[in-house]
Amino acid sequence: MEGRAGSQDGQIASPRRAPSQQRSRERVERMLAAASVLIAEQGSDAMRMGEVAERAGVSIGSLYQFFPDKRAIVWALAERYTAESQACISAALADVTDAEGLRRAFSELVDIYYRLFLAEPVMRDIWSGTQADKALRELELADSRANAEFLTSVLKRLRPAADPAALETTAFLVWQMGEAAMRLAISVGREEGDRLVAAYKRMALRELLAE
Amino acid sequence: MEGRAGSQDGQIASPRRAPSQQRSRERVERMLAAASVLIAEQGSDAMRMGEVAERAGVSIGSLYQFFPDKRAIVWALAERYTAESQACISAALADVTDAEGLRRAFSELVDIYYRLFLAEPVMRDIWSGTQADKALRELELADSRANAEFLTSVLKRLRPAADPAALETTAFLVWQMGEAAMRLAISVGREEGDRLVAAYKRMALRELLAE
DNA sequence: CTAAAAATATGAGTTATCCTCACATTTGCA
DNA sequence: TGCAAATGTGAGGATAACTCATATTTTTAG
Repeated sequence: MEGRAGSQDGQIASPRRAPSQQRSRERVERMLAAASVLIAEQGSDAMRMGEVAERAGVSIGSLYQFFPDKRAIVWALAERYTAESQACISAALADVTDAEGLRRAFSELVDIYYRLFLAEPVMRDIWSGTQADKALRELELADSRANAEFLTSVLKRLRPAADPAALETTAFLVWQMGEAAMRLAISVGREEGDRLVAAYKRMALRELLAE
Repeated sequence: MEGRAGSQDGQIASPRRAPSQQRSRERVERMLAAASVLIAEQGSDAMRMGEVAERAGVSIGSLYQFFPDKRAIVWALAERYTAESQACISAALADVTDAEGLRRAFSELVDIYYRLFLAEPVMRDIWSGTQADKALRELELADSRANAEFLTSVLKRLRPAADPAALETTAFLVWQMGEAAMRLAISVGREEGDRLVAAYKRMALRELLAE
């Protein structure tokens, strides 16, 4: 699908060159901001590198000075979202000590995530396209594992007698199911989406609090 | 990402012209077979229209005689898989009358699906890329709804007192979670994948047989 | 059987887009 | 001040999807 020889291998695509001067750091910010706007408007697939450059007020060459390819831009934005959300999740689950606390915290977390997905077209687009891009898929997987770990530690606290490996699997699965439920919920109508999210919440909590 | 102006609108992309003669029907089959091989080898994204034509022994022009664009080829293959699997699912759930029967049938269904995903690189690739392509996403959604309906009718039989709308939501969600679980399971190692599928099975059955 | 019409086949050429690269400019620093 | 490193530029190379004018085969009508 690329114009050039396909760099299909899904490498992490680190910046070709890290911006070290003030000037270039500002320009990179402008590039990301421009990409963000364009993704929100038309989706990352329809985003054109030329447009990103134009909107950021830089040349195409500058774009490629800091991003090895188009996917790297999307990846950079995705990484920011994950970093932000991980902090939020960690905080929400940190001081859960009993079943009722988990129920409350988890329920709230799901709501926050759902609202975020509904409100942020960029996030929505990126995580929708996740499956097509290997690097993004891996980022999401790593993010999901990290988030699941917060859940795991809560579960270990609540059910010290249970098999830790089983709890890890449960937490990871529940978390991934949550992300899938979000994607589903935003791709159907608002009303059905709400119902699906509510159903997921019940299902997940039933599993997390089982036994 | 396309070479040409992006036809991003996700229309259903029906054949530009349905093959009406024996000759052309055979050629279309060859095109699909060639595409199937190439997708299995390198993924649908890396599949080149020129290669498909060459491998099928037809010209590029002929390819576009019957498929309006590249996505239409993938879509045609996807449609076949869904038609096949729907028949299988319908049969497996048709004569479930009690909880134990549902447990058995559902468990077997999940195993079959999982094996299918593991064994069929084409299916794997297509459903992985599903999120990126609107037409495919819609096909999968429709397929999922249809399959969920089989589950719904079983649930209505088993729990006649329950709210039908709630059962529908549950069935749809459980089914979609299943597809997500499969995608997850095949993207991690075999061992972890097995554990995740088993965990999903438990979680889904707990939900389906609740109350 | 024949001729017109419809369906099918072809592939060189058009177009759109990603990305490179040789060269220009600015900044940090001894 | 002068040199090296970092940064900036945009015309052009490369690729792959898709078109279209034209040729061939099959079907159909008289």
